[in-house]
Amino acid sequence: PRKTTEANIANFTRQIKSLGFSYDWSRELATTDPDYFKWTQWIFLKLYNSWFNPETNKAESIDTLKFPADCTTEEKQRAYRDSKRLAYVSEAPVNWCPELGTVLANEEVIDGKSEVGGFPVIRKPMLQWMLRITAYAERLLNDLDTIDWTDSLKEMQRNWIGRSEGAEVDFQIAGSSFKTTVFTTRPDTLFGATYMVLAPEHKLVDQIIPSVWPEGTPVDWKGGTANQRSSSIDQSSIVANQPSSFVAPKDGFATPTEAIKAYRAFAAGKSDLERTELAKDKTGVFTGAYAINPVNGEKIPIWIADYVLASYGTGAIMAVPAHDTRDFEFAKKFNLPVIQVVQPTDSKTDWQGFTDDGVSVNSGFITGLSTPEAKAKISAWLEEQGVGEKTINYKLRDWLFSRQRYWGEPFPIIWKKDAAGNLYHEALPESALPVLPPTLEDYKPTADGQPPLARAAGWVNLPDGSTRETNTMPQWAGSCWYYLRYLDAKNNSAFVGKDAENYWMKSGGEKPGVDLYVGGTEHAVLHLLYARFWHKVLFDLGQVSTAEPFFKLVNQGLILGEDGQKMSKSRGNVVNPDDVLAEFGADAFRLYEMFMGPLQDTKPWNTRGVEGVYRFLGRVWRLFVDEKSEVEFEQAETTTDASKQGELLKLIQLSPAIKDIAATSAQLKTLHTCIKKVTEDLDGMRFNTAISAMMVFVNEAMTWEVKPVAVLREFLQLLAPFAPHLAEELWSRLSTISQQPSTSLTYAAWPKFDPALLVENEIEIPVQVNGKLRDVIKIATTASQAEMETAALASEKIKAAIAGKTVKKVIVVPKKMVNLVAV
RNA sequence: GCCAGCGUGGCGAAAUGGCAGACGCACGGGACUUAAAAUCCCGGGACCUUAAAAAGUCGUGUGGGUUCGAGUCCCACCGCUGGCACCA
Repeated sequence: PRKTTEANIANFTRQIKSLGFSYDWSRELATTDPDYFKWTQWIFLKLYNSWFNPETNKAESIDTLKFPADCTTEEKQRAYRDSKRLAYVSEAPVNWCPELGTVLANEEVIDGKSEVGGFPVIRKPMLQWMLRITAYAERLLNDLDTIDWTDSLKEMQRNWIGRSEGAEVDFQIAGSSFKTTVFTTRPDTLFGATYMVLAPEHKLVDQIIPSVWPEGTPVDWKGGTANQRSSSIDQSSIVANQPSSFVAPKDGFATPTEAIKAYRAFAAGKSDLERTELAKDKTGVFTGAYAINPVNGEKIPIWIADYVLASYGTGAIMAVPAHDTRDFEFAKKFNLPVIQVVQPTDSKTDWQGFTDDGVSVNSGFITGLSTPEAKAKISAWLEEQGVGEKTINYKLRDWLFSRQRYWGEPFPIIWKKDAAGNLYHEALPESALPVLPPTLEDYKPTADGQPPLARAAGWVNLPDGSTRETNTMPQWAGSCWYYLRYLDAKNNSAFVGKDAENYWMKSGGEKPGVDLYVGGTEHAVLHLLYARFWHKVLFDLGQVSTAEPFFKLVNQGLILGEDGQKMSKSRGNVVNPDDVLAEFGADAFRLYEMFMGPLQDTKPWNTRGVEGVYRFLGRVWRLFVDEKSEVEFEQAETTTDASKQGELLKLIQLSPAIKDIAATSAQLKTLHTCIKKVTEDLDGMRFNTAISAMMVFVNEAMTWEVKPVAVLREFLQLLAPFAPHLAEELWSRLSTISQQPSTSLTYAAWPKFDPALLVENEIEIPVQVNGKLRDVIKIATTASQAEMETAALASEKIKAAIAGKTVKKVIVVPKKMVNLVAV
């Protein structure tokens, strides 16, 4: 992997340099370099040694965490700390991708497939490292308002974080001491809850089964006993309506316990992909238990169904089929009662499946209230009664941070055994950094998820009997903070020096952070979310001085293949920059990419378009160079004899039309119009229109018999950011004529435009009759409104257009237009 | 299904509510050339009329609205792109 990476870096570096980009190479870094990832590991230690204090809403050192009274033993205290750390270990079902041989973060799974490669992902319980990004959900959401990103990108992050306000409501389980809590965004519909659904994995299922169906009392599933059976539940339909992959016995299950077991197995075995595909078809089984609705004491049946997710809210819901689409589908399928509790304000709308706000009905003390009022009143009531409270839920999950890869930063963590023989983890000291990976012959992933590093026994086992963590960090770790390292790339004593950090990150004043970050939207909920999270932790710990890493972010559009499709090897529509450069040169390549259209737009590549800008660069060349001497140039281009080539190139003469004389006012106007446009367009990153302005200038300048050198010099400065090679070459040639020093164009100050030179004496303005263009008249710029009106009425065409009509009204926009309203 | 964004010539695209199509590509005609390439000049939304033009009509996804005036603002719909998706 190191060899491949180094070869790739060399190739990219060569390509970037061949394009003539002005990077500061003294700040170059590689996330794979131990001098760099030492600090990645160092930041991990910061995360490991911190906890999120909900009272201060900030990360703090783990040392500030106070132990609860019952944490008396060392083991208990360690376990308590470990449960609060920002980096923690969790044994839970994770996204396992067999093809890649590694686990993946939620953000890396798209439609049940891996983001890289598109391979199937399944759920598998594994011991993995997690980062507590959920603690930052609120700040990650709120601080989006402080940064200058596109709305669509902010919206993607908002959706991913997925904040929703609602209430938690406690339900007592009938005939037992158990209770469970559901989360709902619609507490106002509580009176319409006709059943409850638990996620198949829900803990309560294990508790209520033995309580409702005591061991050793087999019950006929289809019959049940009177108090366990709901007349509204058609047991036979339960069996009949299961999907084919959930095989139920023909006569139903002998006991509900069996049915529940079978259903849980069925739900657990589904891959993410299957879950998505089967999403339309509701499945579930009745547990036999009932819950008591706290608002009216009604007994409602408890079901388990996989449309309720264990990982969101409380893993349990109150189902209100009348006003929730999913509950409605489920209730229809299993013949569960549907009770209306919300009346649409629009009388034409059917209340069945109505999920919007309306007015509460059949709802006791909240009947007649509008939905927001009803929510507020019932929430207050629930809190008063001690059976519920307002809460906020987020869709965001903690970040699965470990991978089963050889090529990743090793965790600075070792495992030890306590007195009872239980394993626990411990951080290595900062002095142990960087933790280097061992050299391995076989670094490939394993089929069972065992990390490749586990093969290096000599590396894993330490003399004191402890063992090293063998998982590695994901590729995001290194990219989470690289922008900070750019500020101080060679610092050996800190991840970034305080002064450097302050100087660069605060240089924007009111716009703190990276001034401008250009990148694709594919990182919306990956890199851009992770980096914000790390940055906020570093901010809380006093390591950086801004709350956000990237102040302004611009998404460049994707360049599609010539066929309008995404470039891909399989389609054979990939454009290799090396080929374009070989044929047209770096300047044409750069110019074309900027000329294609707005930076943010997705647009197809068109080689003909490259030829177009190449031709433009040719025109620029001929604007400066004597056309007769071009013969020499062509010969020089084709000759292979280097010394002869040099001689021929020397013969190329500047155009005799270029003279060191004062420019006419028309020439200055042409130049300054161009300076204004290019300057403003560069600021707004409208490169396409800036280039078109330069084309207009060149088209005009080509017609000049005498070309003042000062005008051409300034034009070259405008061209330089776009086509630096050609601009610099012509700039140095011009120095033979003008008295200006021949220093590099790079150091010349950007030209300023003079508004006084752009003033027009006479302008053409359109004259409309009833909004339709009828004539264009020339008029002095200083003309008054009355003069404009008079001039418009004097036009023969206008006279003809209003003949036989009465002019009712005249609209005059100074320096813009005249419109006559005539009837 | 939900959220966001976008619909302008044959194509990439311009256009603070004020001359729609700048600039470029493709195309047509001409000059130069023995010829071609390169280069230079001219033309160019559609329709109607014409030998040619002028003039005229229509035209920014569709239908409505606001306005003296709409590609631009508002409402509804259609289509495309991106994102999310059983998140209670």
